[in-house]
Amino acid sequence: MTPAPRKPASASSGPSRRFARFEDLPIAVAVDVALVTAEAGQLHALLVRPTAPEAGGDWALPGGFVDPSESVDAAAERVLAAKAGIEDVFLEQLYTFGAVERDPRTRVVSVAYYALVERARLGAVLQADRRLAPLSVPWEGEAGGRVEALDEKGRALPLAFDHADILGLVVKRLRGKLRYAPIGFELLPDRFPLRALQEIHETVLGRPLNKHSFRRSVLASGLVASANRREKTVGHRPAELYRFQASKPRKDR
Amino acid sequence: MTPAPRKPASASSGPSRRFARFEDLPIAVAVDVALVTAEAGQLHALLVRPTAPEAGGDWALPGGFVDPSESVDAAAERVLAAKAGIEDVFLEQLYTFGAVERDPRTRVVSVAYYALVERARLGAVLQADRRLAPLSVPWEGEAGGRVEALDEKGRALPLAFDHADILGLVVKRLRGKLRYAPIGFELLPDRFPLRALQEIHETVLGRPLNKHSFRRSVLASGLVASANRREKTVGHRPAELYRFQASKPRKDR
DNA sequence: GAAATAGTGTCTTTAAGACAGTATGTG
DNA sequence: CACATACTGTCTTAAAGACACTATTTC
Repeated sequence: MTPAPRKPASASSGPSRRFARFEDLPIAVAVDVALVTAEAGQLHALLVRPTAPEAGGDWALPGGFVDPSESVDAAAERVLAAKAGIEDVFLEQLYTFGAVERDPRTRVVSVAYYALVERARLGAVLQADRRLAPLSVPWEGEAGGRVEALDEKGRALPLAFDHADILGLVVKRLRGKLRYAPIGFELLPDRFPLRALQEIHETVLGRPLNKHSFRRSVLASGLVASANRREKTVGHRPAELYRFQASKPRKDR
Repeated sequence: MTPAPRKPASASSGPSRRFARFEDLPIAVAVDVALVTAEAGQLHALLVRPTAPEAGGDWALPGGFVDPSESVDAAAERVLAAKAGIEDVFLEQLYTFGAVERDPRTRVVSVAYYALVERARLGAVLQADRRLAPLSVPWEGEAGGRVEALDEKGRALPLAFDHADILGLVVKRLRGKLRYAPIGFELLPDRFPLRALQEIHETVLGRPLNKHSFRRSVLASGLVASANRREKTVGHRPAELYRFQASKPRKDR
């Protein structure tokens, strides 16, 4: 994400040795986790209102410092469990934000993660200081950029630090990854009609997809197997339900 | 890269507050940079022999600690300048390695980067404690895995820490990115015949490509423009030279 | 049987691969 | 003109899109 090179900061004075006392290195390591779900044709992210006033009362992604005794991955899982009550979800590292001034109070390097979860698993989490905000993506394809989180009236919520950039990167990653990785299923329940999977893809990509083509490619991928079950009474012909199946007999093109 | 969830490490005792004194957080932040080039149909990476005996004398990627006054990106650029004498190259963040025990001596979180550079720009760097090692990729497609660095006789060099994993991730990233991003040019001089670009792609992907298809798609991409020049005397018909052109009038599928 | 969505048949479009042909330099 | 590689013509194959048609369920 940083193809444009700049001049080195301190080529001589900086610590280029491999070993130094860590007292010399007062950089805090934190994690920020974008917990994403899909509902009603829109992506949503969990935001928390920091109790401390330092962040200006802006809404923020759940985050916290990494404890020296835990791995960075474990810290992300801990944050997710503590602030969203969620475990056992798709959780993947996104990018590490290391600008000097990204947090104006102290030097923090933050490893951003994103998690994908079915909407139904987020029922009880939402309280006064937590919200599931719909995301507004003002760009197409994988162009990338900032992404806004909206309130009930569709107005942009103020986001702390570089969290709008993090959300932008999440959407960009999702769009890129959807091409070849089975991540749409993470946003769905165990059994789902193919139409629901297509809606997920359309929501992530931000554009409509061809119905017949989508079904053909999904069924040909071998990632999906019939659950031999139908939707319950829906006022019209019920769709067949499918479930995700990891076998994936691919040949990499 | 961590889709499989595990249980949280310390859900209660860990620091979930946003603000702590950094004395409480003795985690060192480092960068490791995989400087990659292509030559004779093989990818190569710059390795250094650490002078300190702590790493067991294994070969390692150039790396160093991040100074509190510099951004993580700047630290990567500094390391590249200091250990490879290289500036103004394609440099992109790869992944952050945060396992507790990855460095047995102290807790280090390392942000890995990869850089791409034309082989000719690495002429004078190689000394006794630095080598450009060919990479052996024992897997196909984007399966991923460890990647070995070889010595002159094709034997695997011992690599420090998780650096074989980092190199594996580099190759995986390159293969994925080559599909949609103009990164092949980073490994070529300014003017190049299309055959050289195809060789780069084949080297990265580890499989042969169809000549006619490759030329069609490259020329159709608009990423390349004729330099109105030919190769110099090569004992046969000289190829037309092209140069990279960023315009890229794409429509995102 | 009307309504509504599920699911498919078929043609078109686009991109990639196979393969062999022609083109154009050097010696 | 022999050689070697550059470049292209053309057919085949594979995948995606357009679009309309049939299928099945509820009310």
